[in-house]
Amino acid sequence: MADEGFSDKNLTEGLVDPGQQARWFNRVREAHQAETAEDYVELIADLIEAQGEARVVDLANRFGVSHATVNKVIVRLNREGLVSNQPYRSLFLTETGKDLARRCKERHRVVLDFLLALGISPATAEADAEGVEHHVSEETLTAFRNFIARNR
Amino acid sequence: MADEGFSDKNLTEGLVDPGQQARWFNRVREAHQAETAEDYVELIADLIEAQGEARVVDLANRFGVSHATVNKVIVRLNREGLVSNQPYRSLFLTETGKDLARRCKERHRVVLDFLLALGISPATAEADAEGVEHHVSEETLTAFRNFIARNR
DNA sequence: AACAAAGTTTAGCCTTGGCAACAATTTGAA
DNA sequence: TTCAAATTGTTGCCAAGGCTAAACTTTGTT
Ligand SMILES: [Mn+2]
Ligand SMILES: [Mn+2]
Ligand SMILES: [Mn+2]
Ligand SMILES: [Mn+2]
Repeated sequence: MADEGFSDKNLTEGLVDPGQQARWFNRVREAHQAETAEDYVELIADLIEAQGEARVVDLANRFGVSHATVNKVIVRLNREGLVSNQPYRSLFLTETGKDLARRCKERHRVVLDFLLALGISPATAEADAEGVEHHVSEETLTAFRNFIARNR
Repeated sequence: MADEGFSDKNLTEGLVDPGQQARWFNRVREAHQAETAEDYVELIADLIEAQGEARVVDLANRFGVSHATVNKVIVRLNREGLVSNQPYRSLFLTETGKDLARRCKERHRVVLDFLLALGISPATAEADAEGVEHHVSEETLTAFRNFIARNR
């Protein structure tokens, strides 16, 4: 694979290398696949911390979807080793799930604080952060952290 | 062991209002539904501008998916009035499609330039922008534009 | 003109995450 | 204890976007 990125041909045509572009879109698709799991473990962790337990009905309310949808996702997360639960009982995170939740909450906080530091209103910052969080690289998160520190 | 308290605020301390949170997640879901259409019209416009035409095989290469997948999406975008095409011929945008493409390209450019102005490396900025662009509000875009202007 | 290559479309199949409707279990109040 | 309400689980449906394989059309070369 030679010289991915910016060949003469691509520059004259004003288009980036197709393989490079494909990798970018691939990364977005991977982020979307991880997104549901990330939001679920994050919210489950928040509910357990704030209320002592996370129930299906709470998740349904806070995600704005039906309890059937929540149940189906929980089955998948259980299968993937992020959630552990018994029938008709409240939800728990596995160690893997707790670890993912911790990292997601930290990332969420950085994105939110960055938008706030930029001067975005709290309501908009919270809304934007919920989507943006899944698409920021470590390099960008570091730049966000530096910006927050500089504007503290 | 559910809510045994009298005040509804006591036990939900540290958590945002459920209806508000549901609206945030709903907005993210709406963005995801619009995302494919946005990326397709943007890339179709780019290809037409750079190469004179947009073909299924080009889109497949640049998105990194099979040509069958592209075809199925094109059928949908045609049905929704964004793309106009004849069988076995190259793809065109309707006026609605061109308009959406123009707005998406502008938004993409703002997000990319903002990340670059923040000091993110070009490769990372391009990759992150492809996902982030679909989740930034007008308010945040305005703040991005201001930041770009201040750091020019 | 004939034929091979390239490009497009169609047909099945899959997974995710939506929904409503109904079934089963747990919980709380009589 | 009993029973209704709340909660959880199951079933069947749907659309979006992935895929492979096969059929079809256009294009280019001989
Ligand atoms: Mn999120
Ligand atoms: Mn989040
Ligand atoms: Mn994009
Ligand atoms: Mn884009």
